[in-house]
Amino acid sequence: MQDVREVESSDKRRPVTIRTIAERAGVHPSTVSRALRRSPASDDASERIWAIARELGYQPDVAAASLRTGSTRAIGVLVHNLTDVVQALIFEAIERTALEFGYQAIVANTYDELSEQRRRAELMLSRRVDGLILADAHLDCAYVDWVQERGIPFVLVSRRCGERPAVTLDEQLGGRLAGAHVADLGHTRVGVLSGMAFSSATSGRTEGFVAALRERGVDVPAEQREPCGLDAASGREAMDRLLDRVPGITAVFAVNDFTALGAAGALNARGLRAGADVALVGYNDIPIAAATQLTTVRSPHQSMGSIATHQLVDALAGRSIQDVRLAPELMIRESSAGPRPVAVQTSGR
Amino acid sequence: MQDVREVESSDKRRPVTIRTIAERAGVHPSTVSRALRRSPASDDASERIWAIARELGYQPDVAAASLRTGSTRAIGVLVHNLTDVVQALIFEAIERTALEFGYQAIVANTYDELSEQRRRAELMLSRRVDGLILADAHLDCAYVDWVQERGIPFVLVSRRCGERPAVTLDEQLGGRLAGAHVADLGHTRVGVLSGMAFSSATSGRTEGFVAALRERGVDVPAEQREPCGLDAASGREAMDRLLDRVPGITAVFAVNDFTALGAAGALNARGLRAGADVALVGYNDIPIAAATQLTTVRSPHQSMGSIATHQLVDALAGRSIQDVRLAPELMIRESSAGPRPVAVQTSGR
DNA sequence: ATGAAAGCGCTAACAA
DNA sequence: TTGTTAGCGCTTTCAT
Repeated sequence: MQDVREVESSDKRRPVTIRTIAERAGVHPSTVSRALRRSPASDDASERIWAIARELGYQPDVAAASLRTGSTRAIGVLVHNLTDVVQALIFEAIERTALEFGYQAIVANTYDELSEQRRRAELMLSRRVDGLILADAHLDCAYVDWVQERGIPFVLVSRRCGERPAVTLDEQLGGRLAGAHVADLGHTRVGVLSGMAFSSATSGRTEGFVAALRERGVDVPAEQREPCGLDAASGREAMDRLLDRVPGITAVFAVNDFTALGAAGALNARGLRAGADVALVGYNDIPIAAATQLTTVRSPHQSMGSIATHQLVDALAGRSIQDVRLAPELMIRESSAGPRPVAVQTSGR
Repeated sequence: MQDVREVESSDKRRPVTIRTIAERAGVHPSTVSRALRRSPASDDASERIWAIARELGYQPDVAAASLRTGSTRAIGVLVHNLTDVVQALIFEAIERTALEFGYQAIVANTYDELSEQRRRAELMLSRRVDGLILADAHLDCAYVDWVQERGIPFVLVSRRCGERPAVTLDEQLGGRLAGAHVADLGHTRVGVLSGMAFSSATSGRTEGFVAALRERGVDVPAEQREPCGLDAASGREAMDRLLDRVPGITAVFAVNDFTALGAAGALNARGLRAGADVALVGYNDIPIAAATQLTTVRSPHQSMGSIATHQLVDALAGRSIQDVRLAPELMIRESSAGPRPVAVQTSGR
């Protein structure tokens, strides 16, 4: 087995700096600096400098530069958890868009815990990121207020907080699409796996869903709503609790696809099938939703990440931030395509 | 709508540095520096300095410190894609473990493309990370060799490359577990969704699977193996190609759970059910595998990430790197619990 | 256009 | 223990 460090010692250890190049080129370091920040070949002098830089494998030290310029060209991204593919998709778009503008995105998981949110935000500040994108805001604004007091430019994405501008989905609309669909199928005994009260995203979906049903004459009382986390295990447990408490539910809206798949597992364990026995609707249209034939609400996560990044870049340039709500779209699949519930409604009302 | 930048100007704009504290405390900056890197209250003098630092909300500038010390206390992590929950889990463990050692993990997606791998590695070098963890190595060592030439300490995780030490699963064993299971069920016409030839992980799984079957008298010819990507859509397409080419397959091993779920979707579309009609085995035991009753090979991803980080910390301390292969475990669920294939074997051979 | 010189925030060698 | 001094790699005035 080879030691990865052996190469290190075989190299010339002196890292190549701007001064190395200057000596080789017989010019002053400041000349090199100037030449290197123009495009590769403006005149013949700088062309020589670029050639030497390439030859020596010069890597500019962005930390040193930022010490001088005051800008690290880095932005911090705080997400609740990258194992949630939705957050990963948002980060992916942020990373790509940031790179287009010459920024590097640095991400951290906060697990939706205030202590971690602060800790990781402070680490970002220590790294002197130019700005922050928060994808893990809570409706209770303690965390976001705290960040704002630090005076660093930031953008909210995916979840909102108070009246601040943010880049999110129109969650109310998404919930309404799901609610209207379930009502159209004729269901009257409907359950909701409602997510977490601190998240504007999941609570907005629940509100929209319940409102759409109410407008169509179907009530979803509190006992038919069950809070849950955002993963499959949590969805399964929540579904079990709901079915134990309220027998005879014929349709379920889970505010998250993972939760919905976990719920499908709970149904299976009781000999019920999503689609055939219980209509099941998820939210997000994650990649496996199509494979598992899950009806869900498609959401443009990548666009959200991209737009949020543009907004932050704008903010860094001194422009102000706009509020954006993107429209979701209902994807009807087999999980809600089963037969009508036993007691069919005679009309939509 | 509020402008996020307004707070910035209401603050005192002078960022608080070590010198601000020194002036306030009436001591020399270097005294502050020394006091601050000891624990909060060694003596009464440093206690005063700590108090002032807290009061002023002092955030050390790690970039400035690293310029002096030569260590950024940051490590770079290159993954192929964080939307793959396996990579996200590995990163999560890396991030957590790195933090325990006082390092910040900076991650980047490379999409398994050499150009991106180089580009992102170079960005990491520009940020002067102390070391690199590569979770996206290819068997063709072009990329890893290139990194090694840069002389930066690095560790391979999840995928290996040549004879270099790495922290991986025992993929051959994992494949064998799946192969033995399928053979025990009596299947003789078996398909493999075999992943990507450039990945030691997926190719190792395929090899182990095929070897285990061969030892039990079942041949899996090349035409019964279909390469695929690592997501559900790719799994579905690959399964379709395989079923079109080789009718009558009674069992399928997909080297990745997402691929397996995509394959299940393809089966459904043809009126076949995983478990009842075709035995299906995946790999990784991602969270939704349990919910969807997918038989799979459980792999300790978090341990891998944690161990890899320890190894890198070791390497940074000048110690050499060990090769580690972690053992996976077969999780039998309903997707492979269906009836025996039509033509039942009279014996295991 | 290029060179000289200063300085970003911090740490470390040395001196007192 | 504390102050002094120098310098990490880079950019940016200012002068030439």
